[in-house]
Amino acid sequence: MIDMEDGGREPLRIRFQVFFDNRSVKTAELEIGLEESLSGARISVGSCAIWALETASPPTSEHPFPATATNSASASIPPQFPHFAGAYPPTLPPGYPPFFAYPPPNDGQQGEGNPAPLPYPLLYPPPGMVYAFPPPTAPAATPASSVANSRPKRRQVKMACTNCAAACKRCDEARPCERCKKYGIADSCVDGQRKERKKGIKRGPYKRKNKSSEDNFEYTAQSPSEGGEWPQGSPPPPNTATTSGTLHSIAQFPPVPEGLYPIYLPPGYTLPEPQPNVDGSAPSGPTLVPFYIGSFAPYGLPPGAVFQLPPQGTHPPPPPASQSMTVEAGTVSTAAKRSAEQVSDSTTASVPTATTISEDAGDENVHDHTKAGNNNNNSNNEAFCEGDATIMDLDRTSIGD
DNA sequence: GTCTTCGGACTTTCAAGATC
DNA sequence: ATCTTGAAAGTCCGAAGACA
Repeated sequence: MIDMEDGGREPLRIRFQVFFDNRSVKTAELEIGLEESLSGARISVGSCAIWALETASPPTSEHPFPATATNSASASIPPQFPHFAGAYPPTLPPGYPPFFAYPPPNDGQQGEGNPAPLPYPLLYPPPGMVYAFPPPTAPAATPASSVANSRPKRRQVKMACTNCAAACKRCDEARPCERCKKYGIADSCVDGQRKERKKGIKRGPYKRKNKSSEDNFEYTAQSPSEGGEWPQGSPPPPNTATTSGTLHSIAQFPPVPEGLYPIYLPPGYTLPEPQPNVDGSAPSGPTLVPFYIGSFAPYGLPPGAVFQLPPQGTHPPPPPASQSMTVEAGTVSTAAKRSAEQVSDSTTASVPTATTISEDAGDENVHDHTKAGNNNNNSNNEAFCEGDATIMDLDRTSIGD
């Protein structure tokens, strides 16, 4: 829910992926443009049952949601979750915590000195159930590999300085780097020389992925456990097991392309037929559940939005930064502004194709770099990590402060 | 308790192979 | 020519040991 106390008029933009029928995922973008300043107005979005998952998974296997009183509503739930034709607010499905909306990422940097922005818990679930977190995992086993997969992606500098590389410590792009400056060895803070890759190594035939499924994000009907294979860069539908009462762990989902927010339909939910555009033309792009102006801002909150903050430490990390994706009022990206200008009917949700989305999202995460066993050159590390007795671990000390 | 070392998990790079 | 794959090359987390 957005209370437009300050007369907000910046468009809200939500980009997401939709999984349905346990096999397909579509990308879409919703934009809510405001023709006029809406002082005192209240905007909400809803009426479609969707769960949005954050791109990066939470850092631990623990459930990231704070236990709140509102979660008690999850006790009684209909097995189906249709279009909220009934009373509002709806009750939550079993095990599904209250709703949170993320503030947009600031610069995508997390960690030291740059704490993750807090998500906004909504006072009650919106009609649309836009879910900014993964559903809770079943208390049953969470494999260690799943925990590892759920951690936010580590960011590395392209080239560490020779001092940091020798000490196996975090470096930064600046020269001299922060660590060298702290320890008074800025003079020797220089880039190392990257070894040239060996050439002429034969590699044998590659295993090609199913290309058609990559293009349209279609899933195979089989789950991985059944011998099927999820396409790279796209998480499998989370609710494939919910009919049996077991919630999928987010940790088992492959990464979503950066800048996209997967939205999962709840168990038993079925999508309606494609809705015609406002101008009456045939719908284009992915099939989507329609949004209605209701009471919810899933992502991007204009000035005046009023929400409670969750307790510190109870929220998962923010989504990674993306160049042109979701915006909030007051910090509208150039892309969003450009898009807003192109929308004549500013209240119309625009739904670009998956291709459009993926261009923005980039393909960084499409590659699967999480495989194990690609690190067979640790002798190399041994040579580098000889330690530097004069340099202490900046990560854990405050010497020099 | 502080500091150093370093194993190995993880990310990035880029040549080889595949496809258009 | 361009895209995709996957292993080499590299970063740096965090546990364990050394030391005061």
